[in-house]
Amino acid sequence: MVQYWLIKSEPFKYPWSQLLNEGVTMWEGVRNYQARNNLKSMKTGDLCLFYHSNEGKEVVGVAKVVKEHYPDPTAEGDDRWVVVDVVPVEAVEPPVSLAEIKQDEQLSEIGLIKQMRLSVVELKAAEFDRILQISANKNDANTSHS
DNA sequence: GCCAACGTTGGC
DNA sequence: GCCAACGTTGGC
Repeated sequence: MVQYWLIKSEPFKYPWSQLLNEGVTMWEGVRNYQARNNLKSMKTGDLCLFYHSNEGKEVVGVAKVVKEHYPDPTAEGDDRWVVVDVVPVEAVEPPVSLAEIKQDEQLSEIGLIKQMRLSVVELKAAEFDRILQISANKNDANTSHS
């Protein structure tokens, strides 16, 4: 069963564009137990919305888990922390902003809002689909003006 | 830049 | 084991 997640990155630290350039990245630096536990639950093939926090505050892409958790080499001997490897799947274009997510009644229970500071959040399949649909709807609105 | 939310640390 | 102090995240 494919699971869905939302992973946050500050755009000046690791933007979506860099993931596109590099093709694959190690999702490192998580130092929160709950986020860590989510990383450990990720399976190969799980899909992640890529969210820009702070500057941006919007979902900008979809990534896929290609390697399940292994020790975080940046943790300097602290074996509590793990990473996963992800690759880009597709851009979310136009992006879906936090404001739009907050407005959407179908997303009122989303972990992103309920636990604002958690950097790796589990999503329901319906929530994942809904966010992509909001983006697609915006494309329709742009192309269908008469 | 401020501050609310919340996780972590350390004294007792 | 409680809880006050402190640090960090991230929206505004």
